[in-house]
Parts: sequence; C-alpha cells; structure tokens
Amino acid sequence: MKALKVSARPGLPRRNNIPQILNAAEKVFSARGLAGSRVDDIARACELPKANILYYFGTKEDLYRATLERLLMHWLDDADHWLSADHAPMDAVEGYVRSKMEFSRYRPEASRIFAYELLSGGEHVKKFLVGTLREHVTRRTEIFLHWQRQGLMAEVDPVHFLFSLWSLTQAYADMQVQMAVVLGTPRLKEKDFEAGVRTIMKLVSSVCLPGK
Amino acid sequence: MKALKVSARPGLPRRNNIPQILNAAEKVFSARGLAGSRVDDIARACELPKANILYYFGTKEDLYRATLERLLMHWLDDADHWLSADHAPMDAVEGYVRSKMEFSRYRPEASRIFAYELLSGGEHVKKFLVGTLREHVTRRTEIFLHWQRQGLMAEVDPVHFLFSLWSLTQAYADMQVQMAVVLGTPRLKEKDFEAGVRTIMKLVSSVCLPGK
DNA sequence: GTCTATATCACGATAGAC
DNA sequence: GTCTATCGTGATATAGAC
Repeated sequence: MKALKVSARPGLPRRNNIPQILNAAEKVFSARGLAGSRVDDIARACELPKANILYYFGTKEDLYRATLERLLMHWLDDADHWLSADHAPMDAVEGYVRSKMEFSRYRPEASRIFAYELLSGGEHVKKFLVGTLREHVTRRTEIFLHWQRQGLMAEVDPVHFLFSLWSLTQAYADMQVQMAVVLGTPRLKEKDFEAGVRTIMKLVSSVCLPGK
Repeated sequence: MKALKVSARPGLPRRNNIPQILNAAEKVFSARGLAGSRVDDIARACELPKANILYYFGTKEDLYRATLERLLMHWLDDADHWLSADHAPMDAVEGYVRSKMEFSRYRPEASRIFAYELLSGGEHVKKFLVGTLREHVTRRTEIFLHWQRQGLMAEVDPVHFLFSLWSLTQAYADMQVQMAVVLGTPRLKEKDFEAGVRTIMKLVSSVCLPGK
C-alpha cells in the first residue's frame, strides 16, 4: 500500500533516476497542478516508463509531496541570507527582491507549484506553513522591528510588508502569461524583470528610507 | 456534439437554474481548478442533477468558460471607475486598492479561478487578455503618464506599477491560506485586510506623492 | 424540460515476466 | 531493478424514459 522504503545503499540507477523524475515532475505539476497532471506526462518528460515512477515513489501524491519538499527547502534560503540585520534595510530588501525575481525568472515552475498548492487549500504544505514558515516569518519580523526602532524603516506592519514582498516578486512567475500578453511579447525578457525590480524598489523606498 | 442553443424565449426554469449553476461552478472551480473539479460536485452544490448541468452547458469545459466570462465582465469595472483622471493619484489608487481588497475579501473565488487559469497557461482567457485587458491597460497607462507629466506621480513604469497593484491586492485572495497560517488565524478578518490596505498605501505613497 | 441509468474512456495502480 | 500488459475505479457525457 505504501511506497517501498529507500534501501540503505542506493543503487546507481536510483541515484540517476530520482532527480530526473523530480525535475520532470516539477515541470509537469507546475503547468497543471496535482489534479491536472498525469503520471504518464511525467513519464514521457523524463523518458522513463510510468511504472518506474510509481515504483520509486509509490503514488502520484507521494511524488507530488516529494517535489514540493525539495522545492520548499530552497524556498527560504534567500530570505535567510538577505533579510538579516547585517545589511541596511534598503540593501537587504533590494538583495532579497533581486534574488526572488531571479527565482521567478529562472525557476518559475517552483513558484507556480506552490501557488497551485495554496490555491487548492495548501493541505500538502500545511506542516511547512505552520512550522518552518511561521518561524521564518517571526525572525524576519524581529529584524524589521529592530530596524524600525532604529528609525531605519517606516512604521509598517512587518508581516504585511513581508506579504507585499512575496506577492510582488512571485507575480513575475505566477502571472507571467498575463504580463507577457499585456506587454505584447511572447515571453518576459530580461528587461521586463529589470523594470519590475525598479518598480518594486520604488515602492519599497517609502518604507526603507523614511527620513528621505 | 455542441450544447443546445439558447432558445429565443427562455423558460422560467432556465432563468432560475443558469445563475444557480454558475454560482455553484464558481465556488467549485475556484477551490480546485478546472481539472480538479467534478461536474458531480457542482451538481451537489446547486442541488441539481448532474445531467441538467450538462444539458444547459453541454460540457464541463463550456461551463468553465461561461463561469470565467461572467467573472471577467465584473473584473475591470472598479479600475474603470477609480483609475480615471477625475481623481488625484493618491485618492484614485486608494479607491482602487480598497475596492480590489474588498473583492479579494468577499469574492475570493473569482480571483482564484482567474489565478488557476493563468497558472495553467491562460488558454481560456487569451482572447480576453489580448483584447479587453490590453486595451484597458493602455487607457490606465495614459492616465498614469498624464499624472507623471503633471508631476503628480513619480516616474515609474506605468505598466509595471499596474502589475504591482494587481499582485498586491490579489495576493489577499490567492494566498489567503498562507497568510492565515502565518497570522495564526483560521481565516483572515477585517483587521487583516485593513492592515493590508495600510501597508499597500504606504508602499504606493512613494509613487503617488513624489514631492513629499 | 427533467432526471435515471448506462456507455465509454482515461487514469492510477499493480501483477508478473524479464 | 525494469518494463509491459492489464485491472479497477471513477469521471464525462449521453440515451432515452418520464
């Protein structure tokens, strides 16, 4: 009923196949979500028989969760690096925004899977949300409050300010289709992301340079 | 093969059932997207036999398109009203932001269906995007440029500024699950939306009050 | 117009040969 | 470990009685 347990000494094919499957799964799930994706499509995308995928991961849902987990591990690294008290607020936020925008540009699939997941209720990431993410937000909040006490940041709600940064940057992954059509280009180019960064930084400037 | 054509003089049950079906469809599609939704669920939600739904709309996809179309008609009204040259930039944007946030609060389903649709490629709304939406953006852009020439608005890219307003406000519908968990509440309350508006308006203030 | 009962098919999962 | 062939489920869509 459940997936086979990973053996103690993983074989070579396993080590080759698993990342390949996860990459393919990320691509397919990001395009249609869990419900809209077919194991068959993932199989074709990684050029492996369908049965092999289920052999490694047991069920489609298990594979989905594995994909999500791998993705969420990378998720918070940038914030941990940039949104720290080591930087001045404006530098910190600019570094953060730029790295998130690069993420939206070069790995939009990851962002989209997460977006799908949230839209459909987030049951598969609830543990991550209440555990890791909440803790992460608490730490960022403390840094923002620290800056505010020092007069380096305007008195905005720190949590909602973080929400703003998330939504502004993720939109460049999740709404790419809409943006591309509006901008009249088949897909977003470097200059579009650059214009996005400039706009976001302009908005942020009222929070990070209160004394200006 | 195709749905029956609507008769010239619609019967009473039709007039009653169709909006009811569309309401139910909006709710169901918004929770799981097109692929994840079952016609059966929609049938249960509007307490009508499944066959009746397909009788009126032909196929699930046709019903989906009808749901989308009804929704998109309301989509741009707020922008047309608020983002006009009749208001000062700050008032215009605040009115717009508030009405979009109310939309995210009271009709998050609508926003989520659109988000699902964009994530899965937007094929069902492409005509809307290249037609109505592009035209809409062009008009807003002209107003922003007008304000900029008058020195009432900072020199940001008008299109990307509009993207920012969309993403900031839609996040309060599409990412509600995530926000609720982070804020430690089962669901977002009025005060949360109010805090969101204040944060967004603080961000916007650097664009709409350049001379401050 | 309405609804039941069913044809048809696609998909996830598995059995079992290699 | 790998892959083919297939089973069972559950979904869309329809036929046809009322």
